[in-house]
Amino acid sequence: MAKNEKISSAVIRRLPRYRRYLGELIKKDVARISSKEFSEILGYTASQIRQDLNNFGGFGQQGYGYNVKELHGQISKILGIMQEYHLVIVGANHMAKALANYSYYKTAGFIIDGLFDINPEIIGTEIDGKKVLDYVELDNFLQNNKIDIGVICTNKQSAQGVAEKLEKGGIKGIWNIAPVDLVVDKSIQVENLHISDSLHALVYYMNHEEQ
Amino acid sequence: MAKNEKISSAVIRRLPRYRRYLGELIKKDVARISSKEFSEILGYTASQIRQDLNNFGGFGQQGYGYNVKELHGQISKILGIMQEYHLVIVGANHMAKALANYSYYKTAGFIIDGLFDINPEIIGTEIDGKKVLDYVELDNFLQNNKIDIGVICTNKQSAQGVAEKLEKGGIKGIWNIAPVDLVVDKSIQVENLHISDSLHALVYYMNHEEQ
DNA sequence: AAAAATTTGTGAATTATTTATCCAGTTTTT
DNA sequence: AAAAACTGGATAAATAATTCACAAATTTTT
Repeated sequence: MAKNEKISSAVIRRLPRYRRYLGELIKKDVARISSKEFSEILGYTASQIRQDLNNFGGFGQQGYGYNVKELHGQISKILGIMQEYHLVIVGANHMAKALANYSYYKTAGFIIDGLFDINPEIIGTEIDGKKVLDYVELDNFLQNNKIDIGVICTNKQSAQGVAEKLEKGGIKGIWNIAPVDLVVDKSIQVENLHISDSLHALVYYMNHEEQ
Repeated sequence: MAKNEKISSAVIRRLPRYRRYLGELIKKDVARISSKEFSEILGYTASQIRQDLNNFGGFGQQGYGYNVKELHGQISKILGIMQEYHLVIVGANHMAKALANYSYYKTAGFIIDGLFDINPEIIGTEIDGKKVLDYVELDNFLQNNKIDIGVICTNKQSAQGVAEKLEKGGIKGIWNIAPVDLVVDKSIQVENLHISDSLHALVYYMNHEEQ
């Protein structure tokens, strides 16, 4: 990373989108792209794209634009998705199945090492070829395996307890799908995927479509 | 709504969170709350909460604070979740199952009227007690039923085509779970739930935890 | 009943984000 | 090989979002 200032969250949330489009361009064998062309695809201003990227260094070249493959790689590096991450999923419900089976992860370095549930009828069943383990074994599992990310797919009542267990187990990040906000040490990153919040925002905009 | 200016998206995205916490307070029989107390729970500033709410009207009272139940109702009204919404889900995979079975919706006025898939092995199976229909019947279904929201759970290759079909069918909003950005008429609201973008943001923050 | 303590709503100040401008390299055209 | 066209990076300007500060209204305490 070129500069040491804190990058705003708005910028960070655009990076995955940039990367996604660059991936599509690679598939289409597009070798280079200018901020202007890219802005037309993405619907941002060219200036914003240049500003965003310049937070991390000058990846482009005057008169040429950006090399698509290189920029894709640079953004991957910035985000930190050039390496593997080991995950556990707690709560082996439909959402867990959706996440575990999501083909994307299999190609992208996210490895689900363990699935846990508390329900005896679910423990022992298989999800994506992996046996669901008893939640009581989670502590042990975290001690014996190097896990980076814990995914919380439980109901809201159980989520905070699971978060605390994951925290004790030495996890670095929590991906929280449960519809609550978790309280954990600030050294642990929590990313919420609040499904109903998203639906509520949709409904708001449907009712106020003049924008 | 008190004022007629466009409300910023940052405000709108905080409303569901406010509402969620107010719901919890109602359960705990808390009758009133000040912006200061609320700010301590939520981690926003009291001023921001007051500013946000004041975009829609003065729901509080000096010296008292906000009536929890009333504010919950007001936010529900602002978001537009006092009424029922009819949904179809396209792509009857695990994610569709996760969404369809998510107990929250059953209590909150979101009614799934139809599930569609293109795969003959999936057509006819049941999800949450509803038969999955053949995707070729979608046009007809949309003509004969008043559907508000289309949920796209397909892979990214199919998503745009589905969006166009939903658009023709007269849908008002699209909840897009596929990892692409859709192009539809601007009268149709699209809310993206980009799962991998969320995971990528998590990974970024795990690698830059000094924030 | 008066005084003290709360607490909102709002305008102003501050901070953050986005957009515009322009200079200096590159590439493309002639 | 020179001229023209293009384009990123950096800085400045404009816009937007957040926080501050305080009068006015209400509740609580004395």
